[in-house]
Amino acid sequence: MPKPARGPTPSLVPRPVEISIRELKTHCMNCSVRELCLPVGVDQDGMRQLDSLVSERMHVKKGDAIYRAGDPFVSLFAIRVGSCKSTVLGEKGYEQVSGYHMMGDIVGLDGIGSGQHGGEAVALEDTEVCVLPFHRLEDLARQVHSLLHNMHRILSREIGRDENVMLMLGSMRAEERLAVFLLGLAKRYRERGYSETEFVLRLTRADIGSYLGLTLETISRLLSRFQASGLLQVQGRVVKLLDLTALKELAGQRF
Amino acid sequence: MPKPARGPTPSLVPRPVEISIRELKTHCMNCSVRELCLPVGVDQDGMRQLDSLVSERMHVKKGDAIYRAGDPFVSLFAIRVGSCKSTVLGEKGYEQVSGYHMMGDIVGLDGIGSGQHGGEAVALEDTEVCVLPFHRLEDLARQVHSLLHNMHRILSREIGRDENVMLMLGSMRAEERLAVFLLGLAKRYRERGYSETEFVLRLTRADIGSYLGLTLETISRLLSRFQASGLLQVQGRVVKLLDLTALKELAGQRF
DNA sequence: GCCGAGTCTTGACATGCGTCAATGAAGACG
DNA sequence: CGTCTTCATTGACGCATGTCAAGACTCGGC
Repeated sequence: MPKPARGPTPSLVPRPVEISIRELKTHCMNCSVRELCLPVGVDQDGMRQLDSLVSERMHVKKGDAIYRAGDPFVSLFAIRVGSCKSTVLGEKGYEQVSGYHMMGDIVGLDGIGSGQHGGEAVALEDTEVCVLPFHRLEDLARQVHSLLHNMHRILSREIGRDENVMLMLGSMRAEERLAVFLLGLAKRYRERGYSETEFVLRLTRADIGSYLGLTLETISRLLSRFQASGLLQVQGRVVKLLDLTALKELAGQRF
Repeated sequence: MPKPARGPTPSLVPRPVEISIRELKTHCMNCSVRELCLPVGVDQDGMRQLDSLVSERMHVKKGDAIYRAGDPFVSLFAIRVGSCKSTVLGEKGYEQVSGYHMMGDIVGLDGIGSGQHGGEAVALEDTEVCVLPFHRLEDLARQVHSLLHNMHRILSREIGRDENVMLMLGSMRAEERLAVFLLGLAKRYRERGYSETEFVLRLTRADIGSYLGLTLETISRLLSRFQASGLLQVQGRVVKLLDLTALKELAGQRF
């Protein structure tokens, strides 16, 4: 599964002198997304142990899969830099985008129960993920209280998110869905310290459509219409939200 | 698995003398759904501890809520007998049925992450649930290996289920959705030892419609049409599936 | 055993979004 | 720098499903 690590794996126990930037960067303790990822609230000692469990960091090229449907479930993956989409597969040939994930998100959660991945995760740009062997993570979590708690929070929040998507797919009309989607992106970019009004859509129109249960043509038309009514500005994949209030209105005050 | 025992449940460990029927029945070890619930694979000792943690068993009347939107999250609930529906709430007044749960299912999972319930669970018939205080459950799970594993399996499977619903809502047409829904019910009844071809829909047409992202009229029409083409027989809420093969065909070989 | 509220069925009609198609813009790659 | 492929836009049209409405059935409660 994982690609072989490129360079020498950084040592886990802090070494006396010389610590390379690379070493610093590849530890949870120094990771820029630690506040959004597994280590939230975990103490230094726990974090060190967590670090020692991250045996490997994978570099995934744009378009490559982090895991594929049917792969045996071994590890979870934490996104360090980059982003990916996850998909579910139905047996009739259906395939649907089930999520868009960015820095700090954990992917692969669907595999725990069944022992194999039910869909795939594909990098949308060059991406780096931490590989978290699940068994060892579970073991560690039994000792580190806060880590177990975080695992449960992450699993449960995924359920909550999925249920909101269900609500969207089941009850909302096309323009509401798109508004919710855009505001959701905005919020997540804000949480990560980026502009909430100006960002790049890493998903194609087709992917967005798939995620929202619509066609790519509908997405395209809606974006044009939103632009025409001054809600936003769109140029290819670059979006600038101009009227958050109106968007929220459309989305049903959801944000 | 066994139909709800009428008479006294046969004890598993032959005990010396007098144990009341009620006592026997209200222990995980003797529960008719233990193979579908939290205790799967948990050893006797673990199960005893699990039992001692179930401080309370709630009797919920038809139409009453097990928990409501906004309730602080304290416990999970395991359904012992009966069934319920769960709903998600959107802020624009949207409400959608997000699940149908029967014996052995655990409900309330959405609350773990946020600390409060995002929707409600309403009993569809007189129902009995085991109350599982989550903090104590987490504590116990840290000691009982298999229990932690089950918790994770249950959480992950919920994610998988939700993703399949997303797939359904996003990609399938009305008749496919209904076929998938009916076959899903059939499978779950079979797993619980009931007939997979003949059962009672505990959900109203409106609830089914809400769950499937359709209107109650569409559900009604589809059921009539399925009946007309000999796929099933329907009389109010009693359904008899006549042609599983054809239904599976419709559902895309999903079962 | 009857009444009333909730549930279900069926029809007629409206419409939002999908489908098909043609063209244009933008990245990727040598 | 140009060519190829993927991605995006826009229009015309049709259909699946929603909406509205009227009436029938069912079941719990008195």
